[in-house]
Amino acid sequence: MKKYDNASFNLKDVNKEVTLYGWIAKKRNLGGLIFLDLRDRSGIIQIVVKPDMPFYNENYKNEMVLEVTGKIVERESKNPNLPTGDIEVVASDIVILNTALDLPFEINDEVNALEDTRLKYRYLDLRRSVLQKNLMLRHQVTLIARNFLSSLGFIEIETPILCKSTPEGARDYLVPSRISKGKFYALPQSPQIYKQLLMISGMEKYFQIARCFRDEDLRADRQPEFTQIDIEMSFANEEDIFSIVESLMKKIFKEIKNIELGDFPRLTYDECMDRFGSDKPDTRFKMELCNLNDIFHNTNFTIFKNVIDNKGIIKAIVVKNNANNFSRKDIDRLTEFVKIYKANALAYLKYDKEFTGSIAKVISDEEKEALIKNLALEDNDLVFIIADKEKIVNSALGALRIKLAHDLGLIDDSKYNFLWVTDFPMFEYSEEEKRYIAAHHPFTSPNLEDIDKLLTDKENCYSRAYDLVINGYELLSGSIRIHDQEIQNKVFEAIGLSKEEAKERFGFFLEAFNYGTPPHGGVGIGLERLIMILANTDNIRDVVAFPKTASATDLMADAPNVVDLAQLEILGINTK
RNA sequence: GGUUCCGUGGUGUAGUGGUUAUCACGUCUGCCUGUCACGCAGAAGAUCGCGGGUUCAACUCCCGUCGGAACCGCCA
Repeated sequence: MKKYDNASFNLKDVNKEVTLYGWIAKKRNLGGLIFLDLRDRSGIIQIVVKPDMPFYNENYKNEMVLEVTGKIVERESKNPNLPTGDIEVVASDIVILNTALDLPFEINDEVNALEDTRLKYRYLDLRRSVLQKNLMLRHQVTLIARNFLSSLGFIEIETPILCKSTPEGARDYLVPSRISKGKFYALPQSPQIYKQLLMISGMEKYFQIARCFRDEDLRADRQPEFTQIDIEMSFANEEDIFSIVESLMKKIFKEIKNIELGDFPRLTYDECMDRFGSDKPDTRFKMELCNLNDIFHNTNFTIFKNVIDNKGIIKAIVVKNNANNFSRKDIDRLTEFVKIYKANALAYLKYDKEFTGSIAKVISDEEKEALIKNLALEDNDLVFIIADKEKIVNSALGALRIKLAHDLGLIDDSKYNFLWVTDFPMFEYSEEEKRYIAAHHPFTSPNLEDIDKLLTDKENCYSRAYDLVINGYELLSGSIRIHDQEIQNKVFEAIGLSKEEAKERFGFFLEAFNYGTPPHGGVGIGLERLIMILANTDNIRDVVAFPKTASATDLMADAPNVVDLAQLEILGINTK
């Protein structure tokens, strides 16, 4: 067995006889002397091959696998850039365990190959220490979570991967049943129903490092299969759950980053949208959105007037002390940028004693005074204004806020800003389905004071759902669940799910409710996003061993693929 | 479903209508006993993703297609 980590040696180990294993990361043949960098997952150690050794004339190639026996000695010339730079191993024996073809790309930490090439040879890409470190980090975090939750009395329980399809929410991945031809299992979007059933079972505190599947389009931070640290507990309210999650995060950040996290601030969803235009705001910088409806409620500027008359909204963000850095061309580009979010236009004002900019001539002196006062404008400030439907203003200006902060370098990378977002709306209107749907999921408890409004005033119903946001990422989602059949039925009614449909989809679950369901709630923590934050990457594929591309394919294994007709026949599937 | 960008030796790139298709790394050969981005000298290696079109002429322009990336929609 391999006994040593190659990078674990230093001057204290001089004169030790060791047998090391690893891959040739680099060969330097000086003619009468060969240096080999022997890499294992811990790092690199230099091997010296002297010309009088019988194995000197071997044709050493990069990525060959070696067994090297030799003595650790102090180097004649040291390399301060290497942890093992003070020492080297003088080889007394080298066994070539395996050789390697020329590689499709070089293995080093400066990423040179494009991602599709790297994904095709993922096993080689995973030889890079950055990716190895990310996987080890992931291991550490799940281990901390397991130990922590276990120490608090949470039991890890596995729930099924072959589930019943419940087409509320994300699209399911479906698996055909061979035995019940024409029928399908669904892979779980989350273990939601099972973990709630475990609460009904009396398990009290459950967790699972759970693989989840969603057949939706991907993003830089989304994979079709991903992992949640899934937690559920009975007899708990929001404070209990927040407290456990905060302790877990504090423990993880302390052990991984040696960072003491402070208090976790909280905002309601409405306040969050109002101030940041987003339900997952990056709070590492200010530049908050400011509502200008009051200033312009009597305006003569027709565009703004029309927006207000049509129940729209006018909001601004202020870029401090930067007006002179934005050319007309820059602002045109930003106008194009907000159009992605359906905003029709981006108005701007530069302030320097007086106003210039796109709407400077069409707004009144009173309005200008009010802007200076409300936005606390100082010389060289730049104001961006979007007037449109509320949803559009928030998403466009919220996105612009993030973009400007990135472009202007306003974000302190060393910060980890957590934020609880609470009191989410209970329902949202689906344009596609022309009905209200559950904003979180249909088992989320409404706020107690909103129960009477469930059927009559859906717009103003709020729920006991919460998210934990970090640096602009939604790290987890959770809620206190409904444990009362009557309220559950009301919620189904509110989202237009008839008794029959509800019974068809969730019958077993609803039935279970009748046998003594404790109050309960929980969260699902997005493990990949947490690791991304800790590993300081914005690409989810950097923290997944074998990720899929943006079109949900595996370039290495070539999945999904066409299968034999015979296989389909067994399943009773006709692809025509 | 939509928008934008990308595709050139093994890898990463330069190349905006006529080039011997650029450079670096890697590979191969020779030389080299203290390198660590080793050095020096030389060599091989590219149907410019694929198909069609425009043109006297296409890596370059146009259309389609395939693959990749980011984003919008979507993601209870």
